[in-house]
Amino acid sequence: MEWKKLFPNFEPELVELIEKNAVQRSFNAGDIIMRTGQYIKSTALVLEGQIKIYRENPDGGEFLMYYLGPGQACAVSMICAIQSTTSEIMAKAEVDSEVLMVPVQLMDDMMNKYKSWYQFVIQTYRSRFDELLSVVDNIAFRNMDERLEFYLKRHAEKTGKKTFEISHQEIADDLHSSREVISRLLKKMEQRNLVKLHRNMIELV
Amino acid sequence: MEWKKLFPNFEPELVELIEKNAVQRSFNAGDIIMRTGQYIKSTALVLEGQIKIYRENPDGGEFLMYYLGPGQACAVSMICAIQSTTSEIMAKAEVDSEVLMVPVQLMDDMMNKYKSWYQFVIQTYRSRFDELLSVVDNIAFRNMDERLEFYLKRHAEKTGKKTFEISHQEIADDLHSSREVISRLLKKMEQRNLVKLHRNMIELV
DNA sequence: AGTTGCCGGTGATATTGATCACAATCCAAT
DNA sequence: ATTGGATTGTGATCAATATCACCGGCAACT
Repeated sequence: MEWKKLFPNFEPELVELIEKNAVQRSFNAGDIIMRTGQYIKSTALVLEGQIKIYRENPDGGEFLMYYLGPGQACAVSMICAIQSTTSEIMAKAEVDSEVLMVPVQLMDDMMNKYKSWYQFVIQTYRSRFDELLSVVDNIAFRNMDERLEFYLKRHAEKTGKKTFEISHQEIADDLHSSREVISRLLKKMEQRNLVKLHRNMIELV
Repeated sequence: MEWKKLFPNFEPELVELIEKNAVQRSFNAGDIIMRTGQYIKSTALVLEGQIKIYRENPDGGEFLMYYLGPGQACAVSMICAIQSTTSEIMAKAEVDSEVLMVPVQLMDDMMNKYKSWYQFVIQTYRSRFDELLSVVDNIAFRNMDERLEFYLKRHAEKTGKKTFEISHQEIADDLHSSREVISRLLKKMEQRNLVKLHRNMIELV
């Protein structure tokens, strides 16, 4: 697996350090990669697949914040890692995925020695922060119909596919809404010719 | 002004660099310190007062995300600064405030040379990220009554005061709600003996 | 073929919050 | 003292969403 191509700016020395110490792990679609409250022992670099990052409600329910794709990393685990605390988020594999787990003990050292790593961390922070701001926009200012459209469009962008194999219930869970609401809104979108609905599958047009 | 005491970990050299290049600015209560879309030319270190950080809705309305107090800094301006872009947020002085403006040109250099600065940036990122996560919690999972209680408690924590000079309209704006809703919820809180209401002033009990 | 468990559709109702309309009160400026 | 603006209270209504109840369809397993 030529993972270096996903992180083209890493210096050879850094690449070597990571190769010596990191472990590659495979996850199946639906696997939980990290749980809320879990102690963080490595920073995850995504090599293949898609990871969904959720915020969980203590009294049940979850809320999808953003995706991580190949070449991206979990900002939360970098931040927490450096300060050795536990996870504030939950990460779930959306499809079969490959992830490189870098032990947190290396973080400080990598940060100090490798400019490319420091820049990668900064860039990761910035991207995730921006995405969080856009999440705030959506739930603070938008109604469910707009949020649903955003959700579907984002998914299409992330996967590059126009079909989406998912049940209405799962969408409702991701958006912290209810199945009936999502079904009705999807039906309206179908009437506006934005989607075609099938069993367990939505087709964007 | 002994600003160094607010940032006790900064090395003497770093302190000197900042003193040579930064400009201290005063803002009056209500002043806008940074607007959405504005080009960022300095990173703000808060010396005195309280700054409110908002997300703005293009079609009108704003949403309070968090506060910055003495010893804190604007994460967004650090992130944007390094990548030379424009502001995604709006910052408003809640009370008369003093702010140290550090030119963004120095960021890269400070980051590379001074471990204390690098640690400060990391810590700032982490704190703001956590606060954003808690913002997401509130709007995704909580009703307005709980959000209002959180809002009042947080304000009491930040200022250390049990009285809060503010109109219902301003609270509604901060929470992106409407005045009537806030008035009614406050009245309910008064009946539960959580607050006492006065004109332009709320007293926590 | 029958059972069982998701999946989606639909009507009815409840709740939350937004909006509108209007009154009462307080305060500051003239 | 009077006016005008901001502040607060309150009822009525509306819109968005959640919840409940129920049904029919589809697919997998036996």
